[in-house]
Amino acid sequence: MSQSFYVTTPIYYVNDVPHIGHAYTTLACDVIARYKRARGFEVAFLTGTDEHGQKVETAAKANGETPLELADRVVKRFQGLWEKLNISNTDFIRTTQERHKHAVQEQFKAIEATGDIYLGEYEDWYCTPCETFWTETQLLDGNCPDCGRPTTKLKEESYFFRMSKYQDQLLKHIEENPDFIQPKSRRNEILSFVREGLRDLSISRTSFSWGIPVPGNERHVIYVWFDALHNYISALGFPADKDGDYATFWPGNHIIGKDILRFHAVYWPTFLMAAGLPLPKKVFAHGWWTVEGQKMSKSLRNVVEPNMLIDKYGVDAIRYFLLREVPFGLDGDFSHNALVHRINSDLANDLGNLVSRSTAMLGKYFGGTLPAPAATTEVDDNLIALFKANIEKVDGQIDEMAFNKALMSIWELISAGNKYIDETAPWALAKDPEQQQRLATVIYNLLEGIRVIALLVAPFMPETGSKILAILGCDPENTSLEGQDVWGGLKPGSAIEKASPLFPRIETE
RNA sequence: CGCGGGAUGGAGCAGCUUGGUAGCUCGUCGGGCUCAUAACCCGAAGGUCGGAGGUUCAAAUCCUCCUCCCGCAACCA
Repeated sequence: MSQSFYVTTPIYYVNDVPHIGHAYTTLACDVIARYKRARGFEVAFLTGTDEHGQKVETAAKANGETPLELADRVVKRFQGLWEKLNISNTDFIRTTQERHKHAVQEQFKAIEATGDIYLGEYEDWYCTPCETFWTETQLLDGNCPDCGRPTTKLKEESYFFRMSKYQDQLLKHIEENPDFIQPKSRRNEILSFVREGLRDLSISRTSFSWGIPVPGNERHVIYVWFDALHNYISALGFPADKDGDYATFWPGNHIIGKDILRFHAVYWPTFLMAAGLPLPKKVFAHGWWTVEGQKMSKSLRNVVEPNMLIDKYGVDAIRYFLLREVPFGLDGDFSHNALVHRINSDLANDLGNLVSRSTAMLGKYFGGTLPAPAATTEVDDNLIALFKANIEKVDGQIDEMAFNKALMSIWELISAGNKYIDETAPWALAKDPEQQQRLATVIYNLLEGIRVIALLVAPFMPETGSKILAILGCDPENTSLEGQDVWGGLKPGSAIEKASPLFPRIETE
């Protein structure tokens, strides 16, 4: 029986155009999902869309369509992008789906039955033109922080979740599970936030209607986060089919942007506690991208459109860049120069060129037929040992979601391959008929190393991984690491042609 | 004094927990090779570690104070 692994993206709000940030989160999940599959895990990988809420309702009205029509339209954009990015999600949930609505209402009822949801009054500052409530601290000189107009104190009937009750329990859980919230800096933020005290949370609204109705009181719709967060289990069939995917995959791992950490590290766990369900294994909050040193914003018109990037540079180059450039968890900058530099030096010069020169030598010295290796020497043994060591490193780094470190470990192997060529100087061996055996060994090791590199690179760059395997005469569909990450997988006698450049250099003026 | 994190060669970072000749990537400069996508390999220059004081035989690493930057304080990955 294989082990299971569950990873999720947040569900993206449909009142938004997919940008580089959405792509980043989803990509990270995809890499870990592909890697775990390659390691033999049974993987569930969920993404989806959050389609309720006032903003959607308002935007739809402005467009002269129903909220669902708007959602249907925007969902296609997300799904189209994921396809283009080679995302291997196993499910796609929409909060407007019946399975989700049912789960949310059942959860609401279950928690209400324990007494942890109660009807009360919500009192805050209301901006009439914006139809939005603000807390005291959000106001700017008593005015609406959005439009600057005056606000009035208003009361609204609301259901509350007794979040305060779970403060100590949550604190204890975070303290006892150092890996629960990552990275550490974010964990500290949440710890201090929880220590300052949790208030009960308003979890219903009466000011708009585009949402899931509160069971038994249709005047209220359920607050977007109580609604949205439950997607992680509603997609697994909870509560209708508790013995199916839910039993197999929950608890899972959430990868999110740092802006929504609190909802995932505080609200969501306390909801689960109230319902008596297990907490997520891990919540990892990654950083944000700036663009050419500037904050990404609609007004600056610098929102990076992933579709365009993929068309221009290729999907694997973008996948590589996003995960290599910046440590996962920290903020980073997306710049054209940095992207081109990564493509040229890492992908074209290091990886692509290694494949070119190695396959070229096989063609030149052995007519394209892979020779059998003879006895190894110290250089060979060192190379093989480094592969073994770094394969292990990558495994740990993926578990830590240190994608950039994992890529560095893989690139150490690529560099080692290039250095190996320099040290063994096959062109010199080729001139000496006495050295045929030695030359055969060197060429074999080189190509064998490339085979392993292809497997390691495949979760990050699926197309490239398969392409290299195809060049080597291996099954391009089989990127499993289990049993294949050991030295000696290539069969002598295979026909391997000189590869055309995997990543053409991008010439800049 | 709200809480927390930073300040290290041109850029981006590691080291500081367990004090003892300052390290990595990129860039720059020089050399080597010729199998390869003018790619690859090797070497060098460049910092005394934000500032002041203290502890110590010895501090980037520990303590005190100061300056500056950043994150969090209820809904845009």
